[in-house]
Amino acid sequence: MLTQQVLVERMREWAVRVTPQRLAIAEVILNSTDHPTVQQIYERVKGHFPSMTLATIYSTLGVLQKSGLIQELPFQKMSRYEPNMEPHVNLVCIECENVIDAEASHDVQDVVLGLREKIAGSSDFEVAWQRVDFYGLCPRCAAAKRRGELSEV
Amino acid sequence: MLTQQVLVERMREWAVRVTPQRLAIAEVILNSTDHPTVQQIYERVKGHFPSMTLATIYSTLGVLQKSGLIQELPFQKMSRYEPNMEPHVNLVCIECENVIDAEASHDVQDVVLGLREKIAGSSDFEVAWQRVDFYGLCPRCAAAKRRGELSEV
DNA sequence: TTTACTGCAAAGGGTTTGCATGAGG
DNA sequence: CCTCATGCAAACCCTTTGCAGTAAA
Repeated sequence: MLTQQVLVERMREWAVRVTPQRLAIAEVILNSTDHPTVQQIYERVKGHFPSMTLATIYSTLGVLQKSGLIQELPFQKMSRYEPNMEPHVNLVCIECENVIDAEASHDVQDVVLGLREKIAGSSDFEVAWQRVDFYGLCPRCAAAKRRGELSEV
Repeated sequence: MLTQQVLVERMREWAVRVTPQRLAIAEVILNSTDHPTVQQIYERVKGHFPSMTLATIYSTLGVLQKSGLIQELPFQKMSRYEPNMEPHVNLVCIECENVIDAEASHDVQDVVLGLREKIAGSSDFEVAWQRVDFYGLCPRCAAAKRRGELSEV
């Protein structure tokens, strides 16, 4: 969780203006753990800025992404936004479509970093960031499926 | 690279009809290594089926995905399609937007599989498949950037 | 013969863009 | 003050859907 001060500094580095709207949007994302969609961000900010439109959200998301503060995660229907720039694993439930970070162990982080170094060592590809998604059933949906409550695919 | 016979068997398992169009589309993807977009698949098939439309491509892609033969990789602008269902790493160039598989070493595959087991062991999440993307500059674009040919971002 | 696929056209919807107004530096 | 951001509306374009004709089994 980033303080507002750090936020302002990072935005100033990119020569972008620090507006109340941008701060509100940034705080919503950076304090989230559910990888919100644009719509969800919109709903969470609307309380403070009733006149804000999606165009402002999209614009701000672009700024935050270029600043390296967040990562866009495109999915089939729409994008979600990831505030956790550390190497980690996302668990994507293919049933309820929730997305959470896998239990943050240093192990996992080290493994992903190790993968990066392995790739860097065996090719000339310069890795800047990564996205690791595991798709499957969350505990809740897996249990429901066992009980036959879900459509069998 | 899958033989046509295996392809037919897999499709029959899903009780879908094996049409010449589907076979052509499947062969294009399964023999590709550049993670083609729908447009690229369309262009590569059009020679054999001039009357084919994108609707048929999309329909077939859905069938192949449900059959577990390919994986859709959503990106910001559009999706690409991945014929390699083994655990591996995709290298995504943020400059030229090419996507290639990282050098296929058993090491990398084992590491990704190890990650899966680690996640499975520490949570009740049932992993079905995964997507591992490393974003950065491919050797060609990295060199161009060093020569100052690319816009400094 | 029956069922499902192809091809065509139109609709859908997340995201982007253009522009006038308004606010940050 | 000047430049850039916001908000509104319209455009964009990838993708999905509906339907009539056609081909697989």
